[in-house]
Amino acid sequence: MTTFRTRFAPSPTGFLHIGGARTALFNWALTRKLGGTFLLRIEDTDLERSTRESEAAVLEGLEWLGIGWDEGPYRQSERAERHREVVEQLLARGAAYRCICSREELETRRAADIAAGGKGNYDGRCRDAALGPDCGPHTVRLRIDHERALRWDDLVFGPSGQEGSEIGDGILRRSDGTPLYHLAVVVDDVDMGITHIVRGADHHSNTPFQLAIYRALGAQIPTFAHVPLIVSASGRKLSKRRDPVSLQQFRADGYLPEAMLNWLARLGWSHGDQEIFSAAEIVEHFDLAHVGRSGAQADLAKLAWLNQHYIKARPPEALFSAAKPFLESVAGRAVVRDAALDRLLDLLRERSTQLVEMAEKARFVLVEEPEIEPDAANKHLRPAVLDALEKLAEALAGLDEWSTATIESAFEQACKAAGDLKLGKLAQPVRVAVTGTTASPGIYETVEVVGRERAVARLREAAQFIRERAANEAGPKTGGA
RNA sequence: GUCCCCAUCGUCUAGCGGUUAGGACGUCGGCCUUUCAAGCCGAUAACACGGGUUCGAUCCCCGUUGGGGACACCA
Repeated sequence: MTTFRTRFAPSPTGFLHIGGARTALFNWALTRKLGGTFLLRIEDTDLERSTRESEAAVLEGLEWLGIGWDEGPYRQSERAERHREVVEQLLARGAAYRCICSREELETRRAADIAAGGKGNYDGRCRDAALGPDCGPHTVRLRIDHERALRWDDLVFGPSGQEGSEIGDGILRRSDGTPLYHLAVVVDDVDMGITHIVRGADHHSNTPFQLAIYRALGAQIPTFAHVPLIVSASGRKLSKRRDPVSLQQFRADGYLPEAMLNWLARLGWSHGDQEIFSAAEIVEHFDLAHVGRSGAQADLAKLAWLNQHYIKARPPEALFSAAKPFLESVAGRAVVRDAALDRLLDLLRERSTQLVEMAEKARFVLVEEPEIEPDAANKHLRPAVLDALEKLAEALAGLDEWSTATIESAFEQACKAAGDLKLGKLAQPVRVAVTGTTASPGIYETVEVVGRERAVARLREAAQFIRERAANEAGPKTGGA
C-alpha cells in the first residue's frame, strides 16, 4: 500500500494569508480524498520575523475553516540540529563545499557578470578550493552537477524544470551556521516522508535547486504540484499592504467559514459548472487535474454572494452563534437568543452579505433608542401623516394579539381612521419612526419584531417630533447664520 | 537583465479537433413591491495576435505581444 503524505508549511510572519489558506485547503482536500496523512509544519526559521502570535493566528485560521491536520504542528526551528547534521554529511561527501567569498565580492562579481552578458550566478570560485572547517567565516554551497537537467513532472504544470547549467551553486548554510530555507524544507520533507508537495506557484522556479538537494541527499523525489497564485485586481501577487489578504480580517468582517472555503476552492479549481460546494463536496470532488494554470484574481463580489448564500442556508441556531459577536458589538451588551431575535435574523438573511452588515441592520431592535437619520425624518415625518401615526400607535396599543396579521389590521384601521390614507403612504413614515432609516424588512414584520411597547413609543415620539417641528416653523424664525 | 510560467466574457471558470463556445458572480433591463432586499425572467459580454499542422482549430506546434513568478548568507 502506498502512503500518501502531504504538508502545509506556512511561515508565521503575519496572519494567515488567503493564498496560504487555499494551499492548505487543496492539500487537505486532496489528502482527505485519497486517504493520506496531512501534516502541519511551521517554517519559523526566520526568527526575526516569526512570532508566536502569528503562529497562533495560522492555527486559529485553519481551525476556523475546519481544516484539520493529522500530525504536527512541527516547528522547523526545532530541527536545527538535524539540519546542521545533514550539511556536515554533504560536506563530508563532497556534495557541498565551503565558500569564503564575502557578500561584497559576490555582489561585485555578480554585477560584472551580468554586465558582461552572463546570468549572474555564483561563479564557482570556491568550488574546487577544498576549504576545510578552519577556513574562517564561510557559507556552505551545494555542488550542483551543471551537466544534468533538473526536471520534474508537475501535477499542475506538467513537464517542468531547467538545465543544470542555468542555476548556480546555491547556499545551504549561512556563515552564522544556520541553514537556509531550501535546505531545511527538503530535509524536513524527506524526514517526514512527504510524498506530494502541493504549494504556491511562487515556488515553481525554486524547485530545480531543491531537486538538486534531493539528489545530493540521495533521497526519493516527491511529486510536486504547484498551484497558481491568487492575484490582486492589478494582476500581481497579493500584497499584505495593498490587498485584503488576512483570513482573520475576512472573519472579522463577518464572512462565514463555509463561504470562505467555497470561495477559496473555486479560485483556481473547478468541477464542471458547480459553484456551491460544502467541505464534504470539496473533498469528494477535488483533484489536481482540474486546477488551472493561470493566476486567479480574488473576486470579492463572488465571495459576498457566496456568503449570503450560506447566511441564508444556516439553521437559526448556527446563524445566531455566528452573528452573536457582531450583534453584541452593535448592542453594546450581551445578546441572548430568543424567538424574536430568530425572527429578526430570518428577516435579515435576505438582506445581508456579511454579518457586520446584518448586525447593523438589526440595530433598531438591538438598541433602545436608535437615532433617526435627519434626511429620512425631513422627508417622511411630515404633518400630513401625523394623524395616521397617532391613530396607528393607538391601534397597536389596543391589539389583543401581537402578530404580523394583527399589525396589518391595525395599519388598515389607522389608515381608514386618518381619512382613507393609502397604506403605502403610511409605511415609510412608520419605518422611519420605528427604525430611524428608510430601509428595513416589510413594515409589519419590522413593527412586530421591534415589540409593542417600543413600537408604540417610537410612533408617539415621531408624532411629537412632527408637532414640534411644525411649531418651530410656524413660529418666528431665528435667523440662521 | 537571465531563467521559468501563464493567456476563453469585466471576474472565477467549463471546454480536452467538428459546440448556436456552457455555467456562475457582476452589470443592465423587466416582473414582483410599503422601503431595502430576496426571488423570477431577460439582456450584455470572451477564445490576445500572426504563422503553421489538419478536411477542420478555442483546443496541437512555432513565433509575437501582453501579464506573472523566481533569480538573497528571506521564507
